[in-house]
Amino acid sequence: MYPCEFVFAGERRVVTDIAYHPAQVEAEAQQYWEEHQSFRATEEPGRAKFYCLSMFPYPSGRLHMGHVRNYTIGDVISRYQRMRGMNVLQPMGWDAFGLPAENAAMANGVPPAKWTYDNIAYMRRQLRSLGFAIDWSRELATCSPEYYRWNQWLFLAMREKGIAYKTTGSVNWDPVDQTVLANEQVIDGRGWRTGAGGEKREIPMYYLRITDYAPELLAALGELPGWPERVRTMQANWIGRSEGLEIDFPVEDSAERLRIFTTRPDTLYGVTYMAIAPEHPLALVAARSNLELRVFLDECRHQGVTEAALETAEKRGMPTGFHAIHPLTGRRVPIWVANFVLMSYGTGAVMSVPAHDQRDWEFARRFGLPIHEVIRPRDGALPDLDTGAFTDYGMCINSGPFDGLDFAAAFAAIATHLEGLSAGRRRTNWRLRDWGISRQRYWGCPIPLVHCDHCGEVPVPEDQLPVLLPENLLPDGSGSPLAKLRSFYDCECPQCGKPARRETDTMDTFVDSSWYFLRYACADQHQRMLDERAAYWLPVDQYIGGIEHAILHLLYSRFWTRVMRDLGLVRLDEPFRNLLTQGMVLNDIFCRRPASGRIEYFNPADVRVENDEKGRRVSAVLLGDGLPVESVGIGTMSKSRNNGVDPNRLVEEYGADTARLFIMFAAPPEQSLEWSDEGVQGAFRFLRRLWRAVHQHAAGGVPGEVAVDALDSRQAALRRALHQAIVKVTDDVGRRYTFNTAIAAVMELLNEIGRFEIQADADRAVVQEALESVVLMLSPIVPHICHRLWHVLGHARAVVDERWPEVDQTALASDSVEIVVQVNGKVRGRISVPAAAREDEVKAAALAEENVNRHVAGKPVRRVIVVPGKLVNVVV
RNA sequence: GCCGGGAUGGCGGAAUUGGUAGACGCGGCGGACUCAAAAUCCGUUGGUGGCGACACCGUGUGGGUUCAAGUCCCUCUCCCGGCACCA
Repeated sequence: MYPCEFVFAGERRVVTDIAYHPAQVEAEAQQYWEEHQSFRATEEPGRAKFYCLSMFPYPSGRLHMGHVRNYTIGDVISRYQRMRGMNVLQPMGWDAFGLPAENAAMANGVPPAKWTYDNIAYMRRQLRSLGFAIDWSRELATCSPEYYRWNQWLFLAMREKGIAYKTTGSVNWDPVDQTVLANEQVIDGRGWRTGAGGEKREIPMYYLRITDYAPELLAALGELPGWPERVRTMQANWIGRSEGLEIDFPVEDSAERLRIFTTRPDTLYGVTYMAIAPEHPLALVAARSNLELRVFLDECRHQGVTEAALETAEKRGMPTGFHAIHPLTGRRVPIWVANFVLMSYGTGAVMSVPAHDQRDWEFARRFGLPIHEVIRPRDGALPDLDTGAFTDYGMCINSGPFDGLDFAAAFAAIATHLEGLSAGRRRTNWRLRDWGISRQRYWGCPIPLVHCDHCGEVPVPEDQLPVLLPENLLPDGSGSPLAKLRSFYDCECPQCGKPARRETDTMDTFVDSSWYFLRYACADQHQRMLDERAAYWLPVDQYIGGIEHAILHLLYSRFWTRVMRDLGLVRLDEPFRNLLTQGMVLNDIFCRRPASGRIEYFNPADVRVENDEKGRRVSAVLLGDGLPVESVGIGTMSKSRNNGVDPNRLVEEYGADTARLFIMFAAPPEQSLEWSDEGVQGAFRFLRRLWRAVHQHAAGGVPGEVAVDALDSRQAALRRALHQAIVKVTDDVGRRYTFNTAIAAVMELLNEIGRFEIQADADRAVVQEALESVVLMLSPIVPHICHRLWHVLGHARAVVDERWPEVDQTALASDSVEIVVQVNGKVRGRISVPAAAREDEVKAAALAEENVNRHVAGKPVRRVIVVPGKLVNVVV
């Protein structure tokens, strides 16, 4: 063993046992950060700030590996930026309202509040054990009245401005959770959380006018270069802008006009029928005197959005008996009800052009409606309309005065013409719908309204906010307990003082998460929602979270920020400057399929994998009974497949640093990460090697400064390797966020240091510099071990307060460079030439190389390409 | 169907602007230490041939551009993600 003397917390210590004990090392470092409040962020006007935010967790009970990955990425970025001298804020909080708390309450008989706060306490301990550089003084939970009172306050401000409004509409109803879902929360016709097949219901509820912001939300996507292309595309598709014409078709024998929306006005002369939604007013009128139609409309209503209906996608329809008059040709076309027309998009009615729209074509075929060709391809080809519609842009034919025009010209000409007749107008349509926020749930933020028989709906006055949510209720699964709690809903009207009824709906929990990142700036501000500190910290410089929030949370937050801007609360358009979407954490899946009975899954930790002599996996056996199990691929860690890894066990067995190192090393952050116990052991081995290398070196005492002007070639080479590594790691961590390659570069450097033979004192000085840089560069990733090793290297100051290493440009310079020589593009040799060699000198040296010479073998040299400092290619 | 991303050793992955394919790690193989095992250390590890120097093949498929292609262009196959009667 190597006794080792080092300075720790200001005093000299001698250590003889240099085994790496992570538990002890980590407790020591965490205690230091705690005592020194190392991560307390304070506003320093004039000093550059860096706000690094990871998506806050739902307090579900315990952390999973996805959390650990998310927060480790954020922590590495935070700690790096801090070492670059930035004033860093990294806060943490809890997305604490939501349905799992109510479900747990029913299952265990514990009120949601207690369940939630217990979970928060447990998960906070877990986060602390991982050593994240979080400013805990700013911690917030969305279920605390101090937080949600501002939801209520802002809701009333929005209501005042007309941004929040109430209406009765057809909504998506989740029968399992017994609540309304926003459009964004329905996935494949099912509730995003329960997976239950939804149905439509007519319910009065509050909406936020996100559609008013659609143009801005779409346009600004172009000004978010720090967001992944993928997320911007998903949001753009979701907002769904389309430009077209609104056209009025007179209805025969009626004063009514049928208004439709089309993006293909160039096909207007090809209209052979009209199609309207089953909920369209004209359909309802027609149904009054038509029993068959009434039955059909009823069927359509119940078809709903079930999976079966979506899969068959059967085109069904029925004539209304009404006819429309074509505004340009005067032709009479039938009006049909069709199940594929959506009342919620455009005007709930479409003009049907079966020759040039595949869906119209299928419908026309099915019901024997005429197909009238009005578009031909420019190249003169004749599309076969018996096999399908021709849907590309082309040239107008059979279109009267518009014949020969292409799409753009026909669009413009027809628009102008119809505008002249007051029969149509240009219009932009959006797929985005307003955001319905009312939920018939208990564990959420109460909507601060009172219903009075005399005054109508009355907002709760500001001095009576917040409307407190009772915390001790136990839901029973049949609707909201608030609606059954007299002491909650019985109240006085704030206006007339007479008995009134309090609103019992709560807000969608996505409201809570739409502005929490603003509140971190001033979580202790009790007089206002935000104060001037928000202007210092915002926008978030780096946001990190799962891709599953690409639409919901990120779109709502962008909207909410703009609303607050328009209400004068922030000077900010976009809340998140850079966005990193981390990949999923995957693991092996092992199971047995008994001939009868259900599949049994086994945790990979309990399975031993056997390899053949080439290292290929051949079989897997259960450690418990030694019998084989089936390997059925890899998938996300989940309870149902029993392939999760418990962060607690990992920290106990290897320490937080090993967990952090493995997670950052196994894959780049945006990619999915495959768990590997061997990989975790590899990370642990590396830390042990690092520990030993530093202690062995430090046992010789602290050497003097490196004499930069008196280095021999070996010393210069190690120093060059060191500073090349600093260049690479700085770029990888600071710009590219490829932490895996940064770690690889440090590993390579440590290998090089290990090979470096210590002969003289000057050698030890170079090694000291190299090890110091290694510890500094690794400290954002494995902060605990680096905290100790920095002291071992002779420093009294804590590594957390040190600066990132600087590159010494002179160390990078080299007298000679290695050049690859190719013959006809194939590598045939390597030569070493002086760095300052001229091109013709390099060329000559290349041609003189033995193996190169052999391949040229007297053939005429046609060309020689020289890439300075890299490569010579001889073409023969 | 539309949009986006991807396919590289036994495995995770690297190759950043067209310039040495396989960095780093895992696994495997061989060896040292040990009574033995674990741990640790050293060597080796894309395939084929050769004692070797070396040669040939090799980044999903087929073609193209180039002195030079994992990287650029076209074709096809497969995988992952999102959207989907949006008029």
